[in-house]
Amino acid sequence: MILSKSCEYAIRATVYVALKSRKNEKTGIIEVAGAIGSPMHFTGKILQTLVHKKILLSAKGPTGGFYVENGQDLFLIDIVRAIDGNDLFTSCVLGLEKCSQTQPCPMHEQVKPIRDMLMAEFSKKPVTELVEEFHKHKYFLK
Amino acid sequence: MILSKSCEYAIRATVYVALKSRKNEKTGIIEVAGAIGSPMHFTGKILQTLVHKKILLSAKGPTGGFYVENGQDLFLIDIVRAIDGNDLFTSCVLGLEKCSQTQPCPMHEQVKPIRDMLMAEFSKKPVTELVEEFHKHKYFLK
DNA sequence: ATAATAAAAGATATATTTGTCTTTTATTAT
DNA sequence: ATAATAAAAGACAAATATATCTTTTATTAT
Repeated sequence: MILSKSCEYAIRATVYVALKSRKNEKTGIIEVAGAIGSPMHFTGKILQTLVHKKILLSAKGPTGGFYVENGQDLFLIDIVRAIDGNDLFTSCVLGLEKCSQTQPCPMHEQVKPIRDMLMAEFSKKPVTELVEEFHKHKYFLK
Repeated sequence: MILSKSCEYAIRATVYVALKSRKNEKTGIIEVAGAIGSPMHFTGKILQTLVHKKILLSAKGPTGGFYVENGQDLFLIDIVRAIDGNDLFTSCVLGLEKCSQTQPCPMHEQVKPIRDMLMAEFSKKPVTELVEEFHKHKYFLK
């Protein structure tokens, strides 16, 4: 697995929330979980985390729900870092504590460019683009 | 994490076993765990699995231990598949069940070439090369 | 044959991730 | 003010991954 299940849910949930936000609608846990096919309460926890990490905004009470600031540029890398941290892009592929550029593990040189590319792809992918592609190509979220 | 901890141990353990095999020596659980800095009993389980999957050979009793057939060409991908399976290279990065070439998820096109490259690197890396590099460059296994 | 050795196997324990349920808090509309 | 709504928070449960310990089985050397 490249991303944790939590992180997969987080990305899909954020895209759905952004989707609704573009129509100036807030959306709730039940709706999000239904839309992306994830366990409801668990999704609630993840959304909560995303709010803490400033990826999403939320409002309590009637007319409340989750939403994104429509102007902000939000990239997939932000969500990945918020949920899984940065380890995917930095920690040694063979699990060696002291692996580094100066003291590389046997796979370091082979893997570094690949994970850099992965980071680049997540970094240059705005959530808005996923939203647009969702509409254009009938992408699905579950 | 790209690979599970078990898989990291498995690769490092296999390299160490191959290292000893080149000197026609068998090695035991305690020695392997010491050499790669892994929990002993857990390492035993992993070595056991590697034997089942024909990655390693083993012999019981005095003078016994783990070893590799010196002629066989064994690649890192074989170890990865034996322990973690093939999901790393195939399962959808956003966790969508039906994601495929014909019905791709929003990240499919971006991620596919990257994971193909990763698979290629593991596929073309023989364990013997890690052994040689270990000797040449003073690579470490823990 | 016997004792010693080392892997195999099985049972159990701990940690982490994933998932569920209940209670509390804040907000809105009436 | 009150009731309804929805997120926040906390406690709990299940599943999986990681780790440990004990017993069994096969092999070797004596």
